[in-house]
Amino acid sequence: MNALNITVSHKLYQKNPEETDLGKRILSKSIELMEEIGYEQLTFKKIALSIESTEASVYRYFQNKHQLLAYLINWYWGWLEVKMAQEFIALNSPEHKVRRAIELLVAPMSQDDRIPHIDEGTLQRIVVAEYPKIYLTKEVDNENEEGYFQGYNRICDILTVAALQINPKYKFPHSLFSTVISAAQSQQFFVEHLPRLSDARSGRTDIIDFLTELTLKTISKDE
Amino acid sequence: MNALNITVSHKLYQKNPEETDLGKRILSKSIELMEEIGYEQLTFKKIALSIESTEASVYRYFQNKHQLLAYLINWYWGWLEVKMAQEFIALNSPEHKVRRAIELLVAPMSQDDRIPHIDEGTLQRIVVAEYPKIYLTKEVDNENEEGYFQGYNRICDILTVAALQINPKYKFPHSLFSTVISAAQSQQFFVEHLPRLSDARSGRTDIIDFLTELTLKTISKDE
DNA sequence: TCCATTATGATAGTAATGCTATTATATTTG
DNA sequence: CAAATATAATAGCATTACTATCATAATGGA
Repeated sequence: MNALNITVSHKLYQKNPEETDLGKRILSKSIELMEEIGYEQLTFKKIALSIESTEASVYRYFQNKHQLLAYLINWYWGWLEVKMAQEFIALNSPEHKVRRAIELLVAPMSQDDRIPHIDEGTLQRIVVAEYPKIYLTKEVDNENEEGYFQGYNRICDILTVAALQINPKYKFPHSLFSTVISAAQSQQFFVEHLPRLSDARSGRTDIIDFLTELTLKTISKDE
Repeated sequence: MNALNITVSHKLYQKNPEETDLGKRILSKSIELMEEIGYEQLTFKKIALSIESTEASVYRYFQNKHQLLAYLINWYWGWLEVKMAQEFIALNSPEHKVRRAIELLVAPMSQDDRIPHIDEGTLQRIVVAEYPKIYLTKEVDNENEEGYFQGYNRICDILTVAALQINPKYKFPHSLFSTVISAAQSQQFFVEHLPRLSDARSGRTDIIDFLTELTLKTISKDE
């Protein structure tokens, strides 16, 4: 039961929140608050109030709300990457890896007690509800150079490798997995809020079935 | 060369902008400005200044920036629906309809001179860059009831019908097309800004090929 | 132990944002 | 011509998104 540390690029914070008690409280409360009131309504003042600190202190950790969101989302992808790596050890065929990866993307995340200041389940709901907001901005090109989207890129690359093992001639693996990953998020959102955009109903197995079938059929070799 | 009117639900405006000169100028300049500076940076004050009107006047047409964005995006989907309807008349097989629909989703839109106050090409770029922002909010459930997302829903339904003609047993047509439509947008964005998330390169034919193949393979019958 | 650094708190201030309200003045229309 | 409607002009206000300054507490190394 060793310690575990998800490393997030230092461009994604002003001062590393994992290194101090206040930093961890900021993370913990931000996750809780953001899920509750949403990204738009969240302010550093509200975070500060709820942890009984001050706005200025929160600004010492993150330049702004946008950077905080980017940090949290990258933490999530980092976490998912660790989980995938762990699970892939036991899996031999690339098809099994792809199947399991899709399950991990969609299934609810369980709490890891080694990291008490991050509620992984709540964080996952934040990713579902807010993910595209980190790249749909006018600063996307600069932020891409700073590594704001590394987490997503890396997951996409890992799955691309598996896809090419299944079918080395498949032409669009990056496109496919960026599509599948974002569909994994958006289908969860649609089931709950815009059900006409989804055929999945309660539970997440429908989404998993949909995405797995789509992925495997798409990369399958033409006979 | 008859007149043409895209109807947008009256819940999406305070006062119909299509009915007055000022309203049309607001639409026209909003599109231009939003593409230039992005949704986040856009304010009603800036719109007002650039059309030499006042903030209060803009507020008479739209409750807020969010409603304006929802209006524009629904206008776009309405427009796309009209185009699809026109083109589908000449197409007989559902497969051709699906193929053509994907092309329409991705190909650059040309200007229609019957509607001089809307620049369809620019509007399409706004949809690519801003679309998820209209539903990724805490108000999504209320706004869904008000019809904020009708445009998307309808396109999705139209394609669902075609898919079920190809394979009546396919289980996830709504999920598939909400995925494909949003991938059509996000792949355009990725090619330009986050190229590691896409295999498509210059031009849009790669994206069209990727989506067409994905769609047709996914709905194909298992042999 | 003491000095220096670092982390936090307390407080203030400022420009911009996102509205709302009021009044005046055109313009249209019945 | 009166009444309604559309717009402009202006003001104001609470909140947001920061930035700055100073005081104080805690920590850690010489």
